Amino acid sequence: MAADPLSLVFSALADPTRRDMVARLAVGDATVNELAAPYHVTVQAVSKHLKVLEDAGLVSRSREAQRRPVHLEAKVFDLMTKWIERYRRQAEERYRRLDDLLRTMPEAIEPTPTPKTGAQT
Amino acid sequence: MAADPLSLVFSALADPTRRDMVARLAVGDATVNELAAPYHVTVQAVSKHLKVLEDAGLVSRSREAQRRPVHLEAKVFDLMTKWIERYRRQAEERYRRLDDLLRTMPEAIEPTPTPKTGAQT
DNA sequence: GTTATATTCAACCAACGAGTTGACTACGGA
DNA sequence: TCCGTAGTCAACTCGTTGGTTGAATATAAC
Repeated sequence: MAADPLSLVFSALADPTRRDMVARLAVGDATVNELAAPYHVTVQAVSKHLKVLEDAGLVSRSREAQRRPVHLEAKVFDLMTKWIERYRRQAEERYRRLDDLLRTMPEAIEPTPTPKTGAQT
Repeated sequence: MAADPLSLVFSALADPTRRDMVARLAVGDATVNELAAPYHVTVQAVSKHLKVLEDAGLVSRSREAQRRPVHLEAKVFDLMTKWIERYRRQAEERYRRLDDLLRTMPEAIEPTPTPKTGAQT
């Protein structure tokens, strides 16, 4: 436990059941029992899933009599999108640069004598 | 194995080492040995990580003599961002609607007699 | 043909994750 | 006060995962 935030969010959403719960919670807050209803698993299993989502910061739980309404925290999504966008943009930019390079010097496609260093340009 | 694409991508990126490799590959293609260099793990372990990334569609591997240059496939990121954006937008919209509701009828904050159905309104 | 390099495959192990059952706590209501 | 409902905690099982070592494959270099 106590992994980095990004790992927590990614692995929390790696489970289809948990993604499903997030989808359900996007519609509106729900109790543990309500969340458990659609699935064939026990309420304890759902409780565990919610703990994972909570540890990842994706949901919060308040207290309302004996119920614990679960609320989706959309902010954490930003963490992921930022990470993803960063590397996607980087990869796309690199692709564009490679494209430019190939356009200006077409002989670069020929087998280079020093492929050991990779394609860092 | 053979899980849904979204689960594969999310769980592939749930590992910090693999995210690190993606970051490295965003800079440029690399061989397995090059990718293994910064880490204290064996090259076999890195090979396994690459298989996970490949199964998720995040990287592709070509053949170049005895080397297998690894290339980042940025397209798959879209799958994730689409999923994330969908529910983030949904949650934000719900929040806005709830905000409107509370503005128009402030007595809605009072304990309602039917909290069982949640806040789907 | 043999050797060195790059990578993967196979078998194994420890740790983890998702599920279970059973016992427990916390309320609200009769 | 006792019962029913909502939820969590603890202990256990079982499959998966990340790591290892050792052998195998593919190719280049000698």
